[in-house]
Amino acid sequence: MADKNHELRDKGLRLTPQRQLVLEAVRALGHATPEEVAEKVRATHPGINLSTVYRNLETLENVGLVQHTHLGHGGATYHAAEELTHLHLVCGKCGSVGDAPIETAAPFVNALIDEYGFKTDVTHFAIYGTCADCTAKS
Amino acid sequence: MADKNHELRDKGLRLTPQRQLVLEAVRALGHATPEEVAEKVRATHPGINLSTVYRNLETLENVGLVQHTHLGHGGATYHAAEELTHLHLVCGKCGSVGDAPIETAAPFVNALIDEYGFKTDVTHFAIYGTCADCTAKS
DNA sequence: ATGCGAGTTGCAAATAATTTGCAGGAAAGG
DNA sequence: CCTTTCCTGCAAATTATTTGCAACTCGCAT
Repeated sequence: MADKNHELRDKGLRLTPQRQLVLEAVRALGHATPEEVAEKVRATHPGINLSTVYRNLETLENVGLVQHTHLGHGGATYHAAEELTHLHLVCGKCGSVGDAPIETAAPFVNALIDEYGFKTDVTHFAIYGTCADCTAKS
Repeated sequence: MADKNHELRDKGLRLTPQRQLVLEAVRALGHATPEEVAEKVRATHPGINLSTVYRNLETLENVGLVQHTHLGHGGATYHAAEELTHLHLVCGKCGSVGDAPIETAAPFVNALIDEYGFKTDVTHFAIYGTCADCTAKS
């Protein structure tokens, strides 16, 4: 536990409270916009600046600890790298974000490689559609 | 040809030069950001205002003549509704946008319906990855 | 322990992208 | 031709994100 900080140090980054908090927030939230990360961080460190959150998300992404995907409109959302093992199913009606194992897309991904030589990263963008609940309601 | 304007009138929209030009631009461009549409329109109607483009894209989307998808970062890109019969393969390296028939995703889409009840609209978001060219170069 | 230098932070201002309020202008129908 | 309603242009307002810069502090080397 005492050494866990080294995951940042090992990447050549300084260990600042803000940076740790941003990383922890991303991990705790699963996926979140920069704003949401900031809000989460403020729970324990009220003074943190939004720019710092943006900068740290970028930095953490550069060293591979987090990644961003495009879930909804406008904004990107961030994930801890370890969490990127599932697809994001975004419902256009209710806005919920569901998960599905990445293997579900395997046949599709393989077809794109075979036919177009296109190597898909299915986690980077959301899969958009209508969730079961909203389908039932309509 | 003389009646083709009715495609707008029939939707309950007025037939303004700006609106026609926006629709034509979207069709001509295949897929484009609001900025790109505006640029295209300005070729024949220099005075058009960006807000007008935004508003018309929205209006045209409401009546189902165009649709938007999320191809790259930030911005949405618009397509003519008729064109939405393919997937968008966005290359993260070179930024190129390739197409693939929608059927390629059929097994994947079916799996999501069967297992999660999630009805996918595969055209709304891009499929992100690395294209054949960039794979070859690296 | 102490100090130095580079990486970081906070803050405010700058950008970029999109939206909105409003007054004048122009379609469609009578 | 006239009226009503919708649409457009323009400017200002928003929202999201980035950047310049001075102050600060982390981590290494004394």
